[in-house]
Amino acid sequence: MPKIGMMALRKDALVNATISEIGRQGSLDVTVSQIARSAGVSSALAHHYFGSKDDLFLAAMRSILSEFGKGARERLAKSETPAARLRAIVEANFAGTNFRPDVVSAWMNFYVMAQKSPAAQRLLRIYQRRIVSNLTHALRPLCQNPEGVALTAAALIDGLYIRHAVAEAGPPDPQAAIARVMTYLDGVTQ
Amino acid sequence: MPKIGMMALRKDALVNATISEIGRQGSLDVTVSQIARSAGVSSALAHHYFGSKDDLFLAAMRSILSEFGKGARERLAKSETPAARLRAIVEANFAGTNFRPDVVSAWMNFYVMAQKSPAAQRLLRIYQRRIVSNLTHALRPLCQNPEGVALTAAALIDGLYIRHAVAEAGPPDPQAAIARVMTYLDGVTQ
Amino acid sequence: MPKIGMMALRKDALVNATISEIGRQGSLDVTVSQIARSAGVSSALAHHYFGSKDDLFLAAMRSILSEFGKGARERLAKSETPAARLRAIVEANFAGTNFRPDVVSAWMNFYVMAQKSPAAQRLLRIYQRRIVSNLTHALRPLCQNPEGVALTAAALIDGLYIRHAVAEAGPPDPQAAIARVMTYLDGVTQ
Amino acid sequence: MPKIGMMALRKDALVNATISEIGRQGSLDVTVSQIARSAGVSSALAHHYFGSKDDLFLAAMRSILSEFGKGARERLAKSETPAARLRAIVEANFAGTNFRPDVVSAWMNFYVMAQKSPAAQRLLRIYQRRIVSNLTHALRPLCQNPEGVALTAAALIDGLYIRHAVAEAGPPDPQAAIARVMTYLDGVTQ
DNA sequence: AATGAATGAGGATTCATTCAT
DNA sequence: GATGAATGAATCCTCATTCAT
Repeated sequence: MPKIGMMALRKDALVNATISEIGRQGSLDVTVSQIARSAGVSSALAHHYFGSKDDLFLAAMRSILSEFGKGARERLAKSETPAARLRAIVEANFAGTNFRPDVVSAWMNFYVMAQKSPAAQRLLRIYQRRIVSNLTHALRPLCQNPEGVALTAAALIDGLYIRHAVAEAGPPDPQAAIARVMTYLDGVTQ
Repeated sequence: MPKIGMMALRKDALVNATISEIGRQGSLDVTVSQIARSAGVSSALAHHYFGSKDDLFLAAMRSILSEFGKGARERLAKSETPAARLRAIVEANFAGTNFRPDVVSAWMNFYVMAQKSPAAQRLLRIYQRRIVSNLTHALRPLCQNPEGVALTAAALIDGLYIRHAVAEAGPPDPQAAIARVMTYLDGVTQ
Repeated sequence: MPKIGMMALRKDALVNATISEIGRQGSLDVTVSQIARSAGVSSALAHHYFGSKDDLFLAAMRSILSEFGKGARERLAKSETPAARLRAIVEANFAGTNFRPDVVSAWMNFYVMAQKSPAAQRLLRIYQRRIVSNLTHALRPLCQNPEGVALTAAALIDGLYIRHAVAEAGPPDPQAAIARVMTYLDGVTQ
Repeated sequence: MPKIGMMALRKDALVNATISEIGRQGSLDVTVSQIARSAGVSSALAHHYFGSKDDLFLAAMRSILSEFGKGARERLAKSETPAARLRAIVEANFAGTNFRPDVVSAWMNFYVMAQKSPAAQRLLRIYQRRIVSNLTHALRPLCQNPEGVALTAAALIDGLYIRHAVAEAGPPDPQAAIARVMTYLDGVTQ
């Protein structure tokens, strides 16, 4: 099986397995062995490629974040008016894999991880700042207090995530979440 | 001085130690020994009183929830108009010990715990339902869509908590959080 | 079985087991489990009492060193003439448990350990300095160049140890070793 | 430029890397990967050439021993009187690469290895016997008890090695070591 | 009531070794 | 000949939990 180029494949598989295992189990207390097994490799290989469990977790965070960033950029590129840009940002938060139950769950766990791990905290703050800054920028032509509205909207989005993570079962409903945020924004913009 | 009552004292000390240790460390990965040491007792006693680590965690959750509930009831009792009741509920979320950094951190961790532990999930849902129902009730005379506004406000509150938990340092600012929620509510009520 | 005062007993048993296991196996590559089993306890207990494998090793070194020191002090206390003191120091090196095969073997391994572990190195240097200083002191009235002779004698003693550690089997012969060192010393003292 | 000979080159590089890595780290706990990296090849190649880690270690021992033997033979060939032969043997022990810190350190570690590995023990005993036999031969015309003096001198040499291995830093001083042994020998020969 | 003593189970990590290419 | 890929086996260490006193 040894084949050049295996590394990128394995790393991807391990990162995805990490997200899905954390999500499935709803906790960071997943073992490297579980993750490795789910990726179809040995736990030793996970260490070989990532060095440590923490590094694997960070790689998983980066993957979620970059996935989100990519979606957001694509959506923004297609939007021409400020209002469209605003909606694009909101939609990006709940679209694609972002609102998949296991991803949301992993995401919540990374929030907790950030309280201990400086590296994780740094990643999270970059994401937080970017989303607020994107929102502020889009809101500037649309309301008096763009920063305040952006911060409220960002908190609202995070709150919907967390509520979703402990929701009373039922399938994820991205449309409802998007509608709730847009309703708020419609109320405070012209 | 009856020896009776010692048990209640010890249990309280252990529950408080649990919250503060989880908060201080920012993670559920605290050991029973740490908690017990912080409470000045042996880890064996913690098991003697609570049976298991999970049960101790649940007791800590209940303590936070009941503290919050007590504060909310007191505030509601003193409020006479719907608008005052609304503000009372919002303020209760950020007042007293509720917004103390270690309590917020512990709280966030319990959210994560709820993804694994059905008992924790149950507790959390009760709290979530109660707050939405309180808000809805207060909002009924004040706006067209009380349920929707209540759900949005509740999510906003949770989002402010989570953002606070990974905030860029700085002391907690309950007034700012309250103001942010009230600004939203002021915009959607008459 | 839990009984107060167990700790000292267990620590002693573990330290002795450490020495004998290292000696038996002739290598520092003994597992904590092996040592613990040989001491009749669980490996967890070894960590409970000593913190880490390295600390257990250091405790074993200290034990050998203090055993040696005690024997040397006793012998010196009974000696009245310089010549008697000289012989006492030499004899102390090969008497008691010091020349037991497993102890010698452990001792050699600690020499190697000292190349990596600063703490072990410190212990060893203290021993080395003390023995040279004792020898020098005893030699002062007996020869022209006490320091030089002391250093040579100390090296000779170490050399006999190391040769003994890889000896062609056969029982340890402390008398022969003592005689060899004394023959050297007799030749350079009046 | 024949490709033939590549193997010998690689094997030499690996053997030297083994010695220098063991010496640098002061412990047999070097990994095959470290050694291979230091030799600029893959760890798989080390196994390909030597079969196992132990075999690589043995090859490194043999290399040190043969290096020493070569130096000793050259020195002996140039010596004409018994006294000169005696000095030649002593000097051989501390000359050339033999007293280089990493080689001494590796050497000490091989002494320890000999306590476990029969093959290593065999190598060491051959060396020990040869040095004693060389010394005895040179001493025969010079003193009454050549065997005894040879054994003492050999032990003294080993002791100087071991003391050097844990010396208080400072550069190796072969001249001082040679002088110390010669001083002893001068005292017991005519 | 309270604890020191003790452990079984489990997890991260390391590493020699193998193998297909 | 040479290596990247991969792993099984081991080892240190942690921790919740139990129990005799």
